[in-house]
Amino acid sequence: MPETTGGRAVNDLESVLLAAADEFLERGYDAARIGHVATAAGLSKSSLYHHVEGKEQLLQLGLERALAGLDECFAAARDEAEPGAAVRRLIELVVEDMTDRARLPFVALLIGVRGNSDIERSALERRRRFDLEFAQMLERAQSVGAVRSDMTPLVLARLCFGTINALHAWVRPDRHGVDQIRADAVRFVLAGLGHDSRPEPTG
Amino acid sequence: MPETTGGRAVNDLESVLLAAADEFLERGYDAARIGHVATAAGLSKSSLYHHVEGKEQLLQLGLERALAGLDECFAAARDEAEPGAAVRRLIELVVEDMTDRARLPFVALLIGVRGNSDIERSALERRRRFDLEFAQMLERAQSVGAVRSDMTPLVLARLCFGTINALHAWVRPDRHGVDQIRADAVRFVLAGLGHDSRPEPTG
DNA sequence: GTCTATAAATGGATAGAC
DNA sequence: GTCTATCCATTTATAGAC
Repeated sequence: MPETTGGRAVNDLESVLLAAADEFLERGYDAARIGHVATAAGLSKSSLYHHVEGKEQLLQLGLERALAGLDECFAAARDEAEPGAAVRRLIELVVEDMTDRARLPFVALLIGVRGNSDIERSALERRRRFDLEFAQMLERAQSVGAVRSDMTPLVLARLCFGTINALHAWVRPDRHGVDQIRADAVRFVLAGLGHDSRPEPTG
Repeated sequence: MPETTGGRAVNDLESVLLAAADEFLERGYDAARIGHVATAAGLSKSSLYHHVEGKEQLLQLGLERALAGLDECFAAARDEAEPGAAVRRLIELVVEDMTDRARLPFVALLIGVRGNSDIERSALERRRRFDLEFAQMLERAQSVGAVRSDMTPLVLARLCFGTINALHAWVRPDRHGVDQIRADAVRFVLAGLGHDSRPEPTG
């Protein structure tokens, strides 16, 4: 196993992981073919196995990267003092995460997880905890009147994340106009379809 | 082929299709196992092939059913005279479709399609046309001031459908409280996170 | 580390008896 | 129409030469 032989191996693993994430994004994990990943990484199928243990490891590494990105979003949002500002910042950061060329394939992989293996189930469990923490943030925001109080925080959290999670299916980060779409998505989460000119949530 | 032998065969196909839709919902089409479908339908794997041509036919039939349901939603929404009312009615109907015990597995199947085969690509094409028609409805609603005009109708359409499409991943129609979740989802699409008490779109 | 060749396993689909 | 047994294509993963 070449993980420790000087740093080159790490980059090889990295490039294979990037190729895998793109393949997973395009076809879905189950329909993805390890041979396609190898070709995309400029390797034969068997050479690929010198850098990676197998398909499942690529899934696991990809999911970990997605979850680490979400961790960072939450960490930054926790720094906000006002509950409404924390909610708004989290939404902005997760939208950014979901529409960033480098991070989208990993987050999309996480979104598509259904619990078909232990790896997937443990990723789902971590996702569930994000939902709960976001719900707590929303509850605090509700208590100061920053967001609507006519539904439970958990339902609100799932609806918000649902809107954001759906972005990966149609947003193409390399196309022009992504910044506009990001801003639109944030405003949609905050105010929906209805006529604008309503004040955004604040502390 | 037993399709015409008296009506029984049709019901056999139907029960296999229902079992398949549930299996597709739980594991995703690619990870779904035809053997599981057979067992769930109370058949051996080979008996199943007396009622169905193969896995792909189950995909095709499932996608057609989902698309037919969406067709009905649009047909009903087109009957509304006022643009804002048409938008609102479409949202209500699609949310209902997405959270109905009998229809959710089929709609979820459609949502998960990535274009990995001709069947999937043609379903995606039909979905794309729904997006466009909804965008046209939204454009009319914008022109009478019923919905926000600070983003393009197509982006707005995709954000709306995205929010609704994401419901399938966590709403369980047989659990109590689904009616409340439906109402919440509609209100969220209309007004987002922001504080409520804003008039809903009309005329 | 890379390759060709091949093993091993999975899973969709079929044969043919009852 | 249903079953057991089997086929066979596909695909993950490994062996072993260079």
